[in-house]
Amino acid sequence: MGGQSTRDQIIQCADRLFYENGFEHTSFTDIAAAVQISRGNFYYHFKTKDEILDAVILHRLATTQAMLERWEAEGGTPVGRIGRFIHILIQNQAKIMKHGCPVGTLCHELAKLNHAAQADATRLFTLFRDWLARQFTLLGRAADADALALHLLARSQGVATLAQALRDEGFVQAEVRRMDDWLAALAPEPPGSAQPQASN
Amino acid sequence: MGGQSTRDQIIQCADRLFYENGFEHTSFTDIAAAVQISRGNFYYHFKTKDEILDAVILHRLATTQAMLERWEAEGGTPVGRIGRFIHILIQNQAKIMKHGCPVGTLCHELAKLNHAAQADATRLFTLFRDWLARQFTLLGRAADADALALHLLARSQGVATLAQALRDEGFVQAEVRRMDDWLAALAPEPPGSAQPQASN
DNA sequence: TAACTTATAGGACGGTCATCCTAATCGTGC
DNA sequence: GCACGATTAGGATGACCGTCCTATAAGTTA
Repeated sequence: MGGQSTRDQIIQCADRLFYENGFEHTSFTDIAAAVQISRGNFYYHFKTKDEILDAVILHRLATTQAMLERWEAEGGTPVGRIGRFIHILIQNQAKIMKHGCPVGTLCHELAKLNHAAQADATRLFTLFRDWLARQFTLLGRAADADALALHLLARSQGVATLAQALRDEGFVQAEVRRMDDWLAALAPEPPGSAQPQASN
Repeated sequence: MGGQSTRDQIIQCADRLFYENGFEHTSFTDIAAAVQISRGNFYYHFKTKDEILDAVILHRLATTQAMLERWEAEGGTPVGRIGRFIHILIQNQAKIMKHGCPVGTLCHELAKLNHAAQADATRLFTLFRDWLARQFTLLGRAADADALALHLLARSQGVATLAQALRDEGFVQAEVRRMDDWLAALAPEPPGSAQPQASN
């Protein structure tokens, strides 16, 4: 228990610090202070900083997948589930305005660093992409489900980026409303059979 | 001439390296190697690294403003000009897929670093925001011109983010087409000259 | 030529970083 | 009490970083 707890604490704190201050800008000392263990103790749990990053990404992949599976297990309609994705922007508004989207900012940074973990971080996007595409398929949009998923992902990313830069609460809410409208126009009849009619 | 040239070279190389590798990850040694001057010589031109960043942002602000003014001076319709903004994504596609949007990624990084130049970098967004809002006003959408400007900015940012993460050329083109359609639906009949949307 | 400003080179400095090593402590079975 | 693996603490190391200092070179003016 003790060992796993320390390791988990490291991952958890590193996760938070990487999100808040960036991967490169977070030092071993920072994480050690957050976990309240000695700096040298890291080598026992993780041999390199990159190993911590890998563990953090793996942890994010697991929790994200668990969340999406929970959303599907809880039933509801595809429209309701997609709406739930859109409203992440509202639910995490404060954090997003401070630190941006956890996925987008990490991918950005790893791309600049040309880091090996880049591909793993991108898999976080793939998780949402596939899940959203599945929901759009259930809406009867099998033909362009993946395109719609990517479109919605991009919209969310854009809102997060500008929300962080402008720190404008009203903007986030306006854009979420716009996405809700877009989704509603896409599926006129939420439950039951859906006839695709509207475009964009 | 000579002195200004070195200073300009530093700004130009720093601009490129900050874009390609990030501000924090770019060292004095890197810039010195790119400009092919000695490391210690920097102190004569810039007292701190932050001064270089300020100069780079100022330089970007100037060139961006010049570009937007040129676009207005060259005439055409508001729709054509907004379309030109949208098609930056195509024109700079290769660079964007490699390094993301220069504005968005810089704002992201400075936000993580909690850097003082954050506000200045955000002014790059404001430049586009105000310019786009002016075009939408000319379209007869004065009431929601600013909201439309922010919406389009966000869409572009989202496309840039996902383009960099996924490296999918087709995705960028599909999203640009979607934005073109959105713009066309927004302004069915430009007053006076009927300007057909030239697709390329 | 001589004095002076401008520009450049190259190295020294203190600090921080990731990494690594070694000794001490803890928990548990014998 | 004792042994032994698991875990932790704390410091050493070498590299890199931003910054700063000083000496030299180039260009200009009188």
